[in-house]
Amino acid sequence: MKAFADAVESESHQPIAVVSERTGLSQDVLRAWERRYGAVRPARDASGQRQYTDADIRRLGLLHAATRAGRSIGSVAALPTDRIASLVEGDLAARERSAPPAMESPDSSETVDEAFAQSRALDASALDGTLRRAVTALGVTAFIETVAAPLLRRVGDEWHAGRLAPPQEHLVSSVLHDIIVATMRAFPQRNGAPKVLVATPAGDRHAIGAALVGAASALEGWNVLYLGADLPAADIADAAKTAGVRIVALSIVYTEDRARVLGEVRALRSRLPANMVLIAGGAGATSLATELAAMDVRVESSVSGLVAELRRLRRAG
Amino acid sequence: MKAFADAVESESHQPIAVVSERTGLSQDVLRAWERRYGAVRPARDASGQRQYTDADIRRLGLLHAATRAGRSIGSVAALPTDRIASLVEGDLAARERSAPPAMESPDSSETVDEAFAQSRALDASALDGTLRRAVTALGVTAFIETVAAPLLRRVGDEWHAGRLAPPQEHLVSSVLHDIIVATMRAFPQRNGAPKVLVATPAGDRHAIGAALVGAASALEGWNVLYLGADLPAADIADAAKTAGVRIVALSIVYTEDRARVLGEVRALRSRLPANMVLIAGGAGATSLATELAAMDVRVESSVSGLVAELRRLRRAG
DNA sequence: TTTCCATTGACATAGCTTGGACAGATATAC
DNA sequence: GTATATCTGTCCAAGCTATGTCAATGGAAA
Repeated sequence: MKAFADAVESESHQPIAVVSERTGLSQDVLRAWERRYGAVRPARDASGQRQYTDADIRRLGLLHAATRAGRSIGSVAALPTDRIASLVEGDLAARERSAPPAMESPDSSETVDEAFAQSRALDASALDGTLRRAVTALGVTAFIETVAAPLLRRVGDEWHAGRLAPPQEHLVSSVLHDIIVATMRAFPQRNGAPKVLVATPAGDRHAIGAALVGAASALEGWNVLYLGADLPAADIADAAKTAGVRIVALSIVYTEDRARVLGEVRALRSRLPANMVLIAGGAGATSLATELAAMDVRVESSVSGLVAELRRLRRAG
Repeated sequence: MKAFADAVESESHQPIAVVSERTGLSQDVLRAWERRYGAVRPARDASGQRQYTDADIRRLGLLHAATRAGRSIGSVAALPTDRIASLVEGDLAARERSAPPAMESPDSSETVDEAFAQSRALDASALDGTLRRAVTALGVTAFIETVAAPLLRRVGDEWHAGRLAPPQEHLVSSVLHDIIVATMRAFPQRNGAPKVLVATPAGDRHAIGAALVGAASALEGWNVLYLGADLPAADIADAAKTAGVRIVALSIVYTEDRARVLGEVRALRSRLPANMVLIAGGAGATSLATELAAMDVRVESSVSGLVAELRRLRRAG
C-alpha cells in the first residue's frame, strides 16, 4: 500500500507555479535554465505545459543552493544530481567552518540564563527588567527569536521534566505576554495601513502565541487589533466586522479537543465575509493543517511564515 | 444530543449557498467545476437543486486549497479525494521548509529613505512614527548603525550641498534626539550598576552625539545620568559629584572655537576628583585628540570604541 | 412577488510557452 | 589598468489554453 502510494507520488507531476514556489526560483529562471543548460527536462502535458517530477524539484533546489554558494549555474547545470548534492554539502560545511563565531550575540544566551534564574526565584520585577532591557536592545525580531522563544522552550522543558512548578511557568508566560503586548502597542498606528485582528479561539488559553503574532504584524506595518485569548467565534467575527479588518489571524496552540477547535474555526469562517482572509498559526494549527486548508483557512506554522504571508497579502493590495 | 446532531449533520445535504460559504468558492465556480471537470457529483432534490454531502464539501475545500497552491483545477479535479489531500499536505509542508530563514526585519535603507522624505516634507509626526517603529523593530544598536547614522550623514550631505534648508536639518536632529533619549530612559535602572554622566560641554549644542553615547551606555548596563547639551564645566562637575558617578562622558562635535572647548574641558577636568574618569568622543574630540590626551582625558573616536572602553572600566571594577 | 437555483453561452483575463532582447556582473584578453 | 566577451537574471511580445465570471432565461418554492 505504502509502496503503491510512493510509486504514484513519484510519478506525480508538479506545474511550474508549484515548482517556483517550492524552489524559490522564478518561473523565468526555471525556463532559462532548461533552455540554456538543459538543467532539467520536464515532460509536457497535452497542452505543452511543463510537468516537473519530484526528482526535478530536488535537483533544481540543489542547483539553487549551489548558485547561492557562489557557483555559476553554467558550471553545475549539467552535472549529475548526486554530484551537485555533494558539492552543495561541501559548500555548506565550508561555510560552517568560517562563519560560526560572531553570529550568536553573547548577550542573548546570557539574557536567557538570567531571565530563567529570575523566573525560578519568582522575582517578577527583576525578570520584567531583564526582558524589557533585552527587547529594547535587540529589537522585536531578535528578541523573539533569541530570547522569548528559547526562554519559553526552556521553561516548557523544565516544566515537563517536573523541575519547575506551575507558578514559575505562569510567571514567565505572563511577564513575557505583557511585554510583548506593550511592545506591540508602542507601535504608532498608521492611518493608511490595513488592519489585522489577532486572537486565540475559545478553548485555547495560550495567549503568548497570539501576542507574538500581533507584535510581528505590527512590525510589518499593520494596524493590529489584539483581542487576546479564549474568544468565542461569534465575538471574533463581530469585532472583525465592526473594526473592518482585512485579516483575522488565529493562534492555535491547544489541540487536545480537536473537534472543538475545528468547530470554532468553522463557525468563525462562516461568520466572516468570504473576502476576509483567515489565517491560523501555531503548533495546533499545524496538526490540523489539512482540515483547516479545506475550509479556506490559510495555515502558517511559524511566525516568520505568517509574516511572509502578511507581506504577500499587503503587496497584493 | 451531540450524537443526534452529528447524525443529522452527516446525512445532511447542503444547498449550494452553504457550500460556497464554507469553501470560499463562488457558486459559479462550483457549477463550472462540476460541469467541466466533474469535480463532484452532488445528488439533486426533486426540483433539481444540488445537494452536497459533507464529503463533497471537504473535497471541494481541498481542491480549492490545491488551486491556491498553484495547481490548475483541470489537473487535480479528477483525482481521488485522498490524493488531493496528500497533495495539499505536501504543498503546506513544502512552504514550511522554504520559510524558516525569513522574518527579515524591514529593510533599513527603505526606512532611511522614508525618513528622509518625511524630513524634507517637514512632516514631524510621520518622521517620529517611522523612527520609533524602526527603533522598536531593530533594537538600539542596529537602529543607530543602520538608520540613525546613515540618516544623519545623508541630511548632512544634502545640507552641505545646499539642497536642504536649516529647518529640515533641525527637525531631524530634534526628533532623533528625543527618540534616543526616550529609548535610553526606557531602560530600567539597576540597583547595583555603576553610574555614568553624559553631556556636551558649553559651546556645543549638538546633543545627538551625547544621546547616542547615553543610549549605548545604558545598553551596556550602566545607569545613565543624561544632562544634554551645552553645559558649563562647573555644572557638570557639581552634578558628577552629587550623583557620585564613576565616569563622565563628553560628546564633542563642534570645534570651530577650539580654544573655548579646550578651556571648558580643562576646567571640568580640574574640578573633578582625580580618580573620576573623563572620556571624550565625537568628531570634535578626535581633532583635539592630542591636547585632550595631554590633560588626562581619554579619547574615543567612535561610539563603539566608547562602549568597549566602558566595558573595560566596568570589568576593572 | 421575491428569492434561490439551474442551464447555457459568451467573455475576459490569468497563466503558460516560445523566442528574443537587454543590462549588470563576471571573466578574459590586451 | 582598460576593453572586450560571456554569463545570467529579468523582461517583453504574441499566441494559446484554461479558468473564473457574467448575463439571460426559466423553474420552483416561500
